Amino acid sequence: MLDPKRLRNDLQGCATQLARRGYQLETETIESLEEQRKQLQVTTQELQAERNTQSKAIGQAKAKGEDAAPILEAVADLGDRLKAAETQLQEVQQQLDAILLGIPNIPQPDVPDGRDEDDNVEIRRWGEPRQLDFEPKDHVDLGEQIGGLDFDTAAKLTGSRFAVMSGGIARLHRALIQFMLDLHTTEHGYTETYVPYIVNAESLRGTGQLPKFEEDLFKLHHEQDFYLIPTAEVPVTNIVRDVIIEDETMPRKYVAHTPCFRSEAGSYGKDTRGMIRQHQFEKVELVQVVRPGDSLAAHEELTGHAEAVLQRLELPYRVVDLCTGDIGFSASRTYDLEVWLPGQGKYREISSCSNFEDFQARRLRARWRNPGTNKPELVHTLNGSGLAVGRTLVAILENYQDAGGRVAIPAALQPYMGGLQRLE
RNA sequence: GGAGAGGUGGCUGAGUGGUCGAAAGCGGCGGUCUUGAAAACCGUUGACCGGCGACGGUCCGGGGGUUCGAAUCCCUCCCUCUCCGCCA
Repeated sequence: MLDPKRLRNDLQGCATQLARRGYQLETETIESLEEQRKQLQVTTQELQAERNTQSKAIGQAKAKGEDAAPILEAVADLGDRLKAAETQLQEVQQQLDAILLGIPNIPQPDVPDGRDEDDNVEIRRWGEPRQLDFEPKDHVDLGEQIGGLDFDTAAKLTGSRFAVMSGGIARLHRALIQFMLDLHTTEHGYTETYVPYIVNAESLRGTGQLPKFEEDLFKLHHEQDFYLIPTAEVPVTNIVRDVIIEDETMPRKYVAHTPCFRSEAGSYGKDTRGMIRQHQFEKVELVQVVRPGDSLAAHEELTGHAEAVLQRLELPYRVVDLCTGDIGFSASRTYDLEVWLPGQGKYREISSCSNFEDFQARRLRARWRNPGTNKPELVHTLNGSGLAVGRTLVAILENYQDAGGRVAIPAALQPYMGGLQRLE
């Protein structure tokens, strides 16, 4: 959520900033609602003040044993008038809130302008795609040859966009998770965290998935509004919801491995082959909660932590600065990490590292007590995949294949595979 | 699943219709004293909204209701704890 004060004081400025990302702010509607809100709030508060003083007077009169009847008569209709004003105020406030919750974050000034992913800007590359003297297979064919990657069985068990893994591939998948968690906890200073895979609506509102993106989520049949998490970002970031964090425990750095569940509504026909786009996938997620002044540096640092995984695995990748038209709803800036996939002959997203500044924190009421002023201030939140495990598995299969369709195990993973050097 | 007890400020905990945003203690902050520290003593100490400000308003788990007036009464939901049953 944007700062309502900023929106009020600089509506046109906000509209201009938001237009960069293709969002049209309904300035007239907001202005008119805001005006109504102000009036109604003043009226309501005046009536409340009157009720308070009169009620106090009644209390005092009764305490002294005086007759309170005249005052009671004077305030007879006050309750009704107050209720009417409160109801109107509430209605206007709700309309205003609904609009406010639907406004995306303002991009940072140096985010490149653009309409869609074609306007994203590559900022660096790491590693060279291997020169192959044979026609590379994609991970589906490799999986079939090695055995242990089975989409047909998954379709029988559930439906499309699921996978069954077994044997060496299943182990490699698990090894990746262990490797990533170990790297981030022992070398990057993150605290390993285990969280629920089911969250309530309030948590999803806090990180920005609700109310706007409900169709992307799996909702449970349950008395309460429960959803499967689309990313660990939701439960992990919500750890600090409604919390005032003491300075000594800042910054907070969490790493969590969870499955992620996405309905992929609206992506029919996209990435239908293989395990690039699944309804269920594993991810190791990095989340940082930092002091408001520190988020730009933290964003670079966190992106570097995600890159370190690819570097250890010796997978060629590039870093892309998402343009204003492509960054997510809650983000002020996002770097995507794209890994080289020989089976597709292109770079594909494997991690997305975002700075949300105070956008999520405001929804979460996540604050930090500034030792300088001793006052609570909104924190800044960030997160990034470190990494998407399924896609990392795909990248290893495709980048480490040989002419015979066998797959070497990256050196960094061999300790996690009992010393095994290749899948065949 | 059955029975019961609770949810109050950073923490413990009092308050069961009227100057209660809320006693007291702890903790925090400032001060006196001290070479310094401790102890003792004194003072101070919640968040949010509107307003340049004076100030006004809201908040005692969430929501709704009764009342001139609710932390206190009623309804409902959520959460925690204890006992029994079941269970990875």
